[in-house]
Amino acid sequence: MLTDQIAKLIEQMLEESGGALDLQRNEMAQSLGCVPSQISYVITSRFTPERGYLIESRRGGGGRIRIIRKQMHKSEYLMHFFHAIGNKIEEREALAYLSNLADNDIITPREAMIIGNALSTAALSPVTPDGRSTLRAQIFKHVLLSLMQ
Amino acid sequence: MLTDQIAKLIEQMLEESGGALDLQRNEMAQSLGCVPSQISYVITSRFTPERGYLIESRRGGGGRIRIIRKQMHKSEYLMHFFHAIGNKIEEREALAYLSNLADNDIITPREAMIIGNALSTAALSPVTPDGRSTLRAQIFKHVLLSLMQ
DNA sequence: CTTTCTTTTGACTTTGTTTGACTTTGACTT
DNA sequence: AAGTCAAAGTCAAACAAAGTCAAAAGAAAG
Repeated sequence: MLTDQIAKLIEQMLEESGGALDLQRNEMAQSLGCVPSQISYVITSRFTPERGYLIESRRGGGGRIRIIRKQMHKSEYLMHFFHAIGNKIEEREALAYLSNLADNDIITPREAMIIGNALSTAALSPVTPDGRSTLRAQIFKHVLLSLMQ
Repeated sequence: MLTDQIAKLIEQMLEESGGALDLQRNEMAQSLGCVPSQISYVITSRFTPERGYLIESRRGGGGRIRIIRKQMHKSEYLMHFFHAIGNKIEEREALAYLSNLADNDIITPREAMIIGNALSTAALSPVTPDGRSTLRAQIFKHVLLSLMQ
């Protein structure tokens, strides 16, 4: 059944993206050889709030549909980053992670900015360059943990 | 999407300029390879008063568009804490400051939580107890600065 | 084999974006 | 002061998505 295929595909994409993804309805419909409203149907019938999903969308040129797996799974997404950090991280990389988190609505842009500043080389300047990336990783991980609850 | 690119660019410029910037519509349009009215569109659809922006402009030769991020009166308040911190601060004291900031709606409770975790002894554990309070003060001040703009 | 529920399809609507022609305004020349 | 030119403003048309809804088709249940 088409619906199941599409649902499976979306779930897989959610898995890969760690719980939040953007898709384009027309594009997806085309690549699956179905009518666009089929995608809408799958989303409204399977990815409902009751099942723990959150849908946002925007129409018009360059529109998109954003699917976010909520609650339990939000922490999965954070955990993904938690592991990716390792025990050292550079400022640039940390900033990239933060904008990813903000893009996926796990944190607000302002929160990303705050955390980015807390992790900045300037803020951590009292520490030797060597210890800095370790410290940055440590702080970052603590912040992510605090966001998981 | 073009609109998003332009909005992002303007936000970035605002960030760099500290909340107020002048731009030239034609010039910007040219450098982005779009039509000038596209810039107008972005400004009227995204940088509205409701979202906290103020627009002024002038036509004619050497014209410009000025975008100002309405800034609240909060920077004085932040500055107060900035000075209060000094160059060392203990965790307990930092948490008190944070709840004060949250109570006065300068930051959200969640932001207070995030910052509190970034400043926690646990997060700063790689540093010796002595250096820790200095580092904590440093990070805290950087975060406050980032909130002032 | 009929009724009911789910899926599939497509026509139509709504929202958001892009473009360009035309208008208004301001600064600078003459 | 009048004229010219280089901006920005306005507005509507064309375009590009996603949303809605109902009818047709298919599956499942009885």
